[in-house]
Amino acid sequence: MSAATPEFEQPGAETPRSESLRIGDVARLVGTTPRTIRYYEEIGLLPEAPARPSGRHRSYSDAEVERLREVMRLKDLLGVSLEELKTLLAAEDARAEVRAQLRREDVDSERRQELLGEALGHIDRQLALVRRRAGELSRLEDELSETRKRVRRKMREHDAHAGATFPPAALEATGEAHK
Amino acid sequence: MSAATPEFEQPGAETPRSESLRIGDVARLVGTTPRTIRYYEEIGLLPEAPARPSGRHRSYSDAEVERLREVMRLKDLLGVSLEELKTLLAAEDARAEVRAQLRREDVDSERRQELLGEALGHIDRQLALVRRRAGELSRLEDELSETRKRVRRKMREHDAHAGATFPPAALEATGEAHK
DNA sequence: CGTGATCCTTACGTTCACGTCAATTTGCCG
DNA sequence: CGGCAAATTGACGTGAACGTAAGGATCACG
Repeated sequence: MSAATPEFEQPGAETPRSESLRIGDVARLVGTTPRTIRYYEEIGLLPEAPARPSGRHRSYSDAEVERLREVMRLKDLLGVSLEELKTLLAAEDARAEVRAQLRREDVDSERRQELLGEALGHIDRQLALVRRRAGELSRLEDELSETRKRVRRKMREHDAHAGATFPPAALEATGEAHK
Repeated sequence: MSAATPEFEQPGAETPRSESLRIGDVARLVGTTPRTIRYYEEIGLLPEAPARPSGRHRSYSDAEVERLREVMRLKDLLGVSLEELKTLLAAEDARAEVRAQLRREDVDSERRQELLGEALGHIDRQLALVRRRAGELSRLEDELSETRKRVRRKMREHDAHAGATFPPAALEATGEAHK
């Protein structure tokens, strides 16, 4: 899900990337271990560092680091298995393919629209998934803050009864957060 | 997290509960298996069906079914290990304890306020966790729908170029959802 | 060009969260 | 009270997602 990457960007903007990171560096950068990265490659979650002379060290670009970050983010946000994640990323890659095809202008109108339609389908499937979870979590959040309000009310009622009137005690987590 | 259960409810409302469900029924009700329920009990996630003559069948009340539902909901929404979940539920139980203590009016003012304070702390910790995840998911959602908009724009531009002008194609997933 | 740090592959080990099987018991119903 | 479905404990099995150790090869640097 390259939601963070510039989808369908115009060509021309080549950011200067440090093309040679080693697996250990990458691991540190994204907060994991080399083993995990190799494992992801092994099961096909990450591409096989193409054309690497067997036995040589793997080399990663910044873009690949970013990709890995996204993969891990999706993994723990969506809580899916690596297998499911693989299919999600396949959709992702299909969209990448669309981008590539579209940049090479030699696609006819019909094909072009077809590709865009596919991309849209992939996005919608992922959106549905994300929204479902986001909604559920949001409900949970509401319920919790509702509970919190009740507890605080109880406390205030008590204070009132005791006669001591304090200021509202610097309410740390009262209303909405993250917005 | 009994966010769905009536926290600090007034006593008096005794809903008529069917007090004797067997493990298989419970499993079906919450969409899991007997084995899982026993496992949860085994690791201390669920109470040990107190005072059950060793060897006899377990018996569950509706309340316990509800509890189990909540446990499983939290598990997959928060994506935590059962061990972490156990500590979260410990907080939960602490709050239950507070409720119990408070119903028995023999707690003095000081103790009462102390208990409420603890409950508030537990809730805040859980809220923080939930909000973090909810926020991250919400960001992901935004990014995805942003991407979606770009794709749809590309499609419309194409349509325009082709001269064919359709209605907006019943935009299924355009704006905000879950609210 | 040597050498220490890092990486390579292979392979077996581990933890979590259950699944499955077996040998009994228990519970309920006619 | 007989019989059958469902539950019980115990033990071993399993798949996912890595960890860890071994025996070399490679790389970056002085």
